[in-house]
Formats: sequence, C-alpha cells, structure tokens
Amino acid sequence: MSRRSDVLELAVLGLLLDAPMHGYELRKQLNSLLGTIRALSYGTLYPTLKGLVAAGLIREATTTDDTTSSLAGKRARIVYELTAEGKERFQGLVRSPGPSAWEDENFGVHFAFFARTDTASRLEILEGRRSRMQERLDAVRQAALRRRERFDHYTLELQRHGLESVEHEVRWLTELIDTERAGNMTHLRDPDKDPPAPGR
Amino acid sequence: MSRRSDVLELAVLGLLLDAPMHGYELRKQLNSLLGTIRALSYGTLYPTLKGLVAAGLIREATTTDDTTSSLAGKRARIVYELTAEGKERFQGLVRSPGPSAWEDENFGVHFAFFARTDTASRLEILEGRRSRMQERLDAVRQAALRRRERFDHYTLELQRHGLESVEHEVRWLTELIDTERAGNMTHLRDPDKDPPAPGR
DNA sequence: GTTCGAATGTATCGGCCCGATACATCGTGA
DNA sequence: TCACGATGTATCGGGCCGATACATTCGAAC
Repeated sequence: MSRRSDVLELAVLGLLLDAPMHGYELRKQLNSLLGTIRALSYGTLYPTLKGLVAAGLIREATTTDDTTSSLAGKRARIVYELTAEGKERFQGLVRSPGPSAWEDENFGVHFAFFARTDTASRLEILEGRRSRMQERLDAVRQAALRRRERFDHYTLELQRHGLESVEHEVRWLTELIDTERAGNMTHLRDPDKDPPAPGR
Repeated sequence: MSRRSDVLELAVLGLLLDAPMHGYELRKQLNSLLGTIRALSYGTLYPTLKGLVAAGLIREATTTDDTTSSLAGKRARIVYELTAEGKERFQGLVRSPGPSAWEDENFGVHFAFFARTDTASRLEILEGRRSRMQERLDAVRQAALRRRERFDHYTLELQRHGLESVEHEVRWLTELIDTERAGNMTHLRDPDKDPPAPGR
C-alpha cells in the first residue's frame, strides 16, 4: 500500500491517459512498449489497480456494450479510466525525479512516457540520469585503478564491459539532450504540442 | 528453501572456494566483485547461509583466535567453509546452464566466477548466452518492422538503445569466445591451470 | 454445426529478495 | 576518554514475480 514503487503507478496512469482500458490490455500494452526492459506481472498489476482505485486516482467504468447480458454470466470485465486527480498525479510523477526514477530498471519506464510531458521535465530527467551515470563511471574507474591486481581476467572483462555499457548510455543521453535542446529552441511558444526534432 | 535462486548459491560457494569467510566479508567481496551489476543484501545473505548449512554444502568453523575470550562477550563471529559436497555442488552450478543463468542480471554473476571452471564449460555458457541474445535481437527487429508506426519518438529511441546494447553484448561475447577458443588450442593438455590469452 | 484450442479476462497464493533496522564489539584518532 | 566508523549477526515488513486457477469468447478445422 504505502511504498508503492512509483514506476508501476506511472506506467498504469500513463497508459490510461491515452485511453480507458482493462487490466489485460494494460499488461499487453506495457509489455509490448517496454519489451525486454521490464515486464509487468498480474500478481502486481491487479493489486496495483485496486490500490489506485482506493486512492481515487482511477475509477471503474463498466462496459457500455450489454449485448452479452442475459442475466447470469455477466463476463467480468472492468474498464478503468483516470480521474482528475489521476491525471494530476501522472503529471507529478512523470516530472518528479523521485528516487526510484534513477535506478537502472526504472529509468527506461520513466523514459517511455516522455511523450506525455514537456521539454523542461524531459531535460531535467535526462540530465539527472546522465550526471548519475557519469558519477558511476568515475567511481568505477577510481576503484579499478586502486586495486587492479586483485581481480582475475574474467572479473576485469566484466568491469570493462560494464564500463563500456555505461559510456554507451551516456553518449545516448547526450544525443537526446542535444536534440531536446534544439527542439526547444525552435518552438518555444507552445509547450503543449511537442514534435521533437524530426531526425530519427 | 526449495527454489533458491541458484546464482546466490553459486556466488557464496564460489567465494568460499577461495577461502573460508564470515558473512560480512562475503557480502563485501561480492559487492566489490560485481559492483553495479548486482548487490547482495543481508536479508538474503544470512538466510541463504543457514540454508546452505542445512543442506550440508558449507559448515561453521569457529574462529581459531581466542585472544578475546574471557568468558562472557564471546563476540559472535561465524566463519563458514566449504564441505566436500559444497565443492562438488559449485562445480555443478558453475557449468550448469540452469534456467536462471541466462537472465540478464544473473549471467554477469555466473561469468564473474569463470576463473573457477574450465574452458569447455566457459565456452558452453558463453555460446548459450550469445545465441539467446541473438534470438532477442531478431525478435525485437521483427517486432519493430511489424508495428513501427504505433510507437512514439521516445519509445523508438528506447528500442534503438536497447538494440544497440544487445548488439554490444553480442560483440563482447564473440570476442570472449574467440579468445577462449584460441587459448584452448595452445594448452590442450592441462585443464587445471588456465592462463587465458594474455591480451587485456 | 460442433468441438477444441488459443486468446481474452480477473484473481490469488507462495516465496524470493530487498531495504531498514536493531544490536553488539572493535579500532582509532582527537 | 570518548565518539565515530568499521565490523559483525540477525530479523521483519513488504513489493513484486511466477505459477496457477477459473471463466468466457472467438475462430478454424473437420
């Protein structure tokens, strides 16, 4: 209930922002969206949905098509939609650098919903992530210098690969930041629409 | 008890293979070894140690230095060492392609203990991981082709970055496999010592 | 037309593992 | 001497996963 992971909440609210959905669809969309990055299991999803309803961020909207309704069956099928508080909450979450957003597994989820926010928030989060990755780079390099001989060949290879991966991410983030800044320049006056610089 | 995660067990047994240790040291070594890859928390470590003792894979060896012993204090300090079954079990684990070894977070741990096994096992695991990564590559590329237009700019960027990361890992694995094969050629007759091809 | 399997849909339960926390001792430097 | 940080063991609450159960609907094969 209390320390709900933020990022799951963000994902559910973000998807419901596009359109009302039921749980099954929610899971499918998220898993196709994030692919290998992160999966959402039913064991997490349904309790989360209940929590969000209890918190007043989403609400149940029973299906409009009653073509099936005789009397007994009543196929269970619960469509959820955002409340006003839910939309507000999503905006708060997607901009917030709340602690969990910086973790390796969570950052990608956060990023996947960037299209629903504005350039300023995007830049803040991208830069926050990049500076953290650079700190990590420095820390690992320091450590490597200090006790290089204590490690065997394979551990060193692992370190090297890890380092290169982080460097790769830093380059990616820098690219995105530059694009974002360039795009920001060209259409300063409408913060709602956000066609991010054309080039793919 | 039952479905113990394999990789934790591997790590603990692997470290104890080098030298007997107590929990605190175990945790420090592992976290410095794996750095950002994976952390081991006390909430996991101590139950795991108990489980391993119960399974007869490790045994408690009370500290030899009794310089401190007056009578009351008896600073709690439990040194663990491998049993014969433990060493056997480790060899089984480090070679086994047991399901958990292929997960993203676990493969690195497995890899970190490569120095304790032989070239054949290393090659099997490296190639297993590579082929899985290539499958993932294909799957993601397929998916991207099929429904490219359904995703927004940021989701596509996420996909691209993910793809590049996997490609990077495949290149790394290929390098390692080549080195391993070359090293295997040059000293076929002693599988115990394994000075893996000099180049860093 | 019927039947059978795959997709759609909701829900729970056991369990791993993390993060926080508590408690105790030791070494060291101000 | 006294405080603080490192060493050390241990537990507890809880989030999230994986498996599983169960019901309905649709399409394809026969």
